[in-house]
Amino acid sequence: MTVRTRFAPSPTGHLHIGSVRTALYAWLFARHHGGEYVLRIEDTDRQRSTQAAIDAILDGLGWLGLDADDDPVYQTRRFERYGEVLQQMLDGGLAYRCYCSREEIDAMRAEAQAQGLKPRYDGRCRDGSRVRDDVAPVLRFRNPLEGEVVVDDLVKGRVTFDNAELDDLIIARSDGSPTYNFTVVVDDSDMRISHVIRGDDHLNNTPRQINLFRALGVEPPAFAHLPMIHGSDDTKLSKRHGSVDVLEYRNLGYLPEALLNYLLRLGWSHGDREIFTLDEMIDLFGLDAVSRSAARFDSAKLLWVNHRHIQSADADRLAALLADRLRAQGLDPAAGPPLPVAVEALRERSQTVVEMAERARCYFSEFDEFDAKSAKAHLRPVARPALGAVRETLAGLDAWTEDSTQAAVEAAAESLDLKLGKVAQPLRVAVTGAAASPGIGTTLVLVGRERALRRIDRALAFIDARAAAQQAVVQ
RNA sequence: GCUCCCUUCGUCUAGCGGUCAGGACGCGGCCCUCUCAAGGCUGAAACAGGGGUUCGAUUCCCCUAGGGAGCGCCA
Repeated sequence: MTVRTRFAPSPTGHLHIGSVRTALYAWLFARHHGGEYVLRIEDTDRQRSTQAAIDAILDGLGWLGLDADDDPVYQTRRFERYGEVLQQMLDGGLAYRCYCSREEIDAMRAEAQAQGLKPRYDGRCRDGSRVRDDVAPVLRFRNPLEGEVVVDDLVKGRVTFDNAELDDLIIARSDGSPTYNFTVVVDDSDMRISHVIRGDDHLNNTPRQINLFRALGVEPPAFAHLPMIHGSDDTKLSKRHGSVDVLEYRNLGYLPEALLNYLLRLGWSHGDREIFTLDEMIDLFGLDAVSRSAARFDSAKLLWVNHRHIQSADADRLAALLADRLRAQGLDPAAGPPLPVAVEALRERSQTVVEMAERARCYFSEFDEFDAKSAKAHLRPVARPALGAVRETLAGLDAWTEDSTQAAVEAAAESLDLKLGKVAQPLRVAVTGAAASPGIGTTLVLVGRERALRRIDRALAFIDARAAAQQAVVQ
């Protein structure tokens, strides 16, 4: 059997992080089995569906690289087909017109509730004896009255439902438009979907859909219901737990493969492994290792996974991303060291590309003033001789490389009989404005010779000014 | 209320009858060290509760509790 999976979002907002995991599993399953993965836009709710939401879905999936093997199927373009099947079901006695008013249905439900039963339609129009011409009827599916439906779910295992628990669901509204459970079945059938992989909030819909498939004479696909993702407080994952919009993660400086890696591990495992490349994900993924319980979204771990992927990502690719970030901050990517060089120096200490850009700031533009705390700790009069000495040795350098500058700083320290930190720290604050940066040699190369010497002079002047001010206070 | 699903460290999870219950994130300590990171070592931290089955249950079964989902002319 050819594996064919689908992702079927309804375009009513942004692309939710939880939906992305569902899409990822469906995509990985198809890729793993050399099958196909397709997209279906469930836009039958005209009130809430928007083009902007469709664009956000396409944009998000594109960014993540979850490519489909066919053009997206839009449900709104398939009404003719739905009408055809509806008519066929009516003709074949598989469905019937229901003339109950909403008030009647409400009363029915209330009564069932009162009896301690599940609110459901009682099938009073089933025999066709209640035809009226003053109300537009809905179409209901003639669900089997007895027996049970067994779902051999690939994640949850065997789940059994009594047909007696199911009522005759509406498959077409009074205006003739088809409803969800019906369109899903027609589409999955027409699209020849072999495996329906979706959130477990749909598990309860599955027996109805299976009945519908059978009524239509179609062998139902296999089902795999994935547990949901909850927020850190066990409630539904929402904005309070960080963003739920995937595109926001792009803005935050996450790598798509890192987000995918994190989402994959959230509900699936392969022994003790945490980090996977895209190829490894495809190679190793299987529904059998999907966990059955809901997971909580943990942004701290996502950060760590992203950090790991930043360590192994291609430098040129990161350089391009860094350039974008720099420009977004109003900086000129050409106004500093070569970007791949900056990337190599900063990737180790950056959890996101945004953080990398922040750390890179001082290599691409001037800083307004020295970080107060850093200056207070390191730009003190006692540091003046060290800073002056290291300026001398640096200025006399023929080549401005990591090794040569590093050696120069060490030489200066040695000549004054100081520990390296006594020279490197004031120097670091002088050339970067703050007390944290890559190794001093690397930092000096990143800043560049002219800029470094100029900044050291500025720091020297800063120390002198401070000394003078203190002097004035004393007198 | 009814139906269905779920339950191992704070979090993600390994475990598929016999383990000192393992790993990872986060947190603490130590080491390394020019800072920040990274890295290495290390510590605290879990089988929801109760019954069975079994020589033996985290593992299989039942019940309870807790959590989640569904019960729309939404999807």
